[in-house]
Amino acid sequence: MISSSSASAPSPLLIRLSELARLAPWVITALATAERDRRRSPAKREMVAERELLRKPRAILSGWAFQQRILTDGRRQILNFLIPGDVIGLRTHLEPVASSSIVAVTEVVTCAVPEAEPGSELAEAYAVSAALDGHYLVAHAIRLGRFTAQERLIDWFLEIQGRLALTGIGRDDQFPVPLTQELLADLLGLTNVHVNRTLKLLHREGMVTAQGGTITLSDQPRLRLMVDYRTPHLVRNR
Amino acid sequence: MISSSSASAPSPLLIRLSELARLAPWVITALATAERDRRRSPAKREMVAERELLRKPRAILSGWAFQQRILTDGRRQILNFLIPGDVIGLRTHLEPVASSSIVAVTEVVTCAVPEAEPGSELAEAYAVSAALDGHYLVAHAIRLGRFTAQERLIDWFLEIQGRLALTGIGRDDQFPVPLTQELLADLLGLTNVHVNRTLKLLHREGMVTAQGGTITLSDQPRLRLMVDYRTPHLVRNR
DNA sequence: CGGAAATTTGAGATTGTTCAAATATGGTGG
DNA sequence: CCACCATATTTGAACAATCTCAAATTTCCG
Repeated sequence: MISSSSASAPSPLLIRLSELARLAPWVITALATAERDRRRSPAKREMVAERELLRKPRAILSGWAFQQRILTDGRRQILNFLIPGDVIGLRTHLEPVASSSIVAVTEVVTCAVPEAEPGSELAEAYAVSAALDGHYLVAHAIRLGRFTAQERLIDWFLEIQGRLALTGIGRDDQFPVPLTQELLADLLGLTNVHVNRTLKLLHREGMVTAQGGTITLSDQPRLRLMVDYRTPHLVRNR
Repeated sequence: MISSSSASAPSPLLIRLSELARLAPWVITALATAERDRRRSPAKREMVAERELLRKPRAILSGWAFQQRILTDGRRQILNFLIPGDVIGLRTHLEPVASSSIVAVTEVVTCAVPEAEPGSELAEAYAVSAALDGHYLVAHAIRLGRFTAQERLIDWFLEIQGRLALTGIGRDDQFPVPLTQELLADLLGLTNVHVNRTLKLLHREGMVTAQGGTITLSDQPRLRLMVDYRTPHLVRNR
C-alpha cells in the first residue's frame, strides 16, 4: 500500500499564491505556520452569515463553497464559487457592504492567512488575488447580461478550469466540479431544468460532458472562440 | 442676471470624497490643486481604450461615461455608469485585466487625483470608493442574474439616485439620467425595445416616469420593497 | 427646416420558465 | 451486500418573458 499522507501534501494555498507573486522563503514558512489554524465546515453549512463581517481573511484548503445573495422571495444568485487556494475576506479591509453569505458545498477546510506588511510580496499576492476576484466578477456580469444558456455554461467551465489549474487541480480537458445542476443554475441565472437541458445539448453536440462531478471539455480552442474567452492577464505596474 | 461662475462651483469630487472619509483641510487643498489638471472628452468618445491601462487615477468632474465590454459579434454589456465625483482607475494599482473600455456619454471633464499616502484619510476615501465600486458590481450581477426587466430598471434607478445624491445631484424623487434607452438596455442586459415597453409599463403603473433625461420615482419606499433594495452601508473596521 | 438619432408600436419567433411527474443516483442502516 | 430513502436528474407540455425585425413616429440638433 502506498502511503498517502495528508500531512505533507503541498498546500493549494501555497501553490496558488506562489503563482500570483514571488514569495520569499520566510513567507512560505509563515504561510505554513498560519495554515495550522484550521477550521472545518460540514457540507451545506453557512460559513459566514449574511450581515456579518469576516474578521480575518482565511483561505480554502480543501472543498468548495460559494458566495450567494438570497432575495426575500427565495430567488438566489450565486456570485462566485470558492475553491482550494482561494482567499476569503481580503476586501474586508473596509467593507461597505454586508452583502453576501458564504456556504459550503462540500466539506470545507479553511485556514488562517498571515497578515501582510504593506509593500511586501505577500501583500502583492493578496492584491493580485483580490484583483482576480474583481476580474471574475466582471466576467460574471457579462455572462449574466449578454450570454445565452449555452455560452454561460461554456464560459464558466473555461473559467473554473483555469482557476483550478492555478492550484494544480485537474487537467486542461477534464476537472472536478462537485456541483448540482441547481447550484449551477443559481450561478448562471437559469433554472435547474434549463441547465439540465442545455448540458444535454452541449453533450449531444460533443462539446461538454458532465459525468459524476467531472467536467470534460472536448475542444477548448473551439469553446474559447464561441464565448470570446479571455484569460485574465496579470500585469504589474512599476 | 445672477452670476453663475463655474470657477467657484463646489467640486463634485470634493463633495463625494468628503462623504466617504473625513478629509483634512490640506487634503482639500491638494484636491483643489489636482483638479486644475483637467481633460475634456467629447460625447461618445472612447476615453480609455480596451487593452490600455489607465496610467493614473482620474475623477469625473462633469458628465456621464460608462465602462463596457463588447463581444466579437457586437453584443455589448455595460458594467457601470460613471458620474461626477466618481474616481476611475483606482484598481489600477495592479490590474490583472485589460477588461473594459470607457466611453463618454455626454461631454465629460475629468481631473487628476492626488496620490494618497498609505494610511491617510485620502487613502481611506479611495479605499471606500473602490469598495463601493465592488458593491455596485455585485448588485449588478444580481440584477442581471435574477431580476425581471421591471425590477432591473427600478433597482438601477434606486441605485443611481443614491449615487447621484452622494454628490448632491438631484433629489430623492427626481434626478437626471442622460441616457438613451439603448444604453439602459445594454446596461441591464435587455433590448432597447424591451426597455421601452417596460418603461412604459412602469409609467402606466405610476411608479416611474422618464421624461427628457429626467427620472421621477413616485413611491420610493414601495419601489425599494419591490426589489429588496439595500443601501450600501459603510462600515470601517478598527 | 431638414436629417439623423431616438422612441414607439406591431406581429411573430425564441429562449427560458413553470409545474408536475418519472427516473436515476448515492449514501446509510440493517 | 442489499433495500431504502433522500436527493438529484431527466422528461413532457404549456406558458411567459424577452427578442427580432420592420416600420412608423417623435425628438433633438445644427
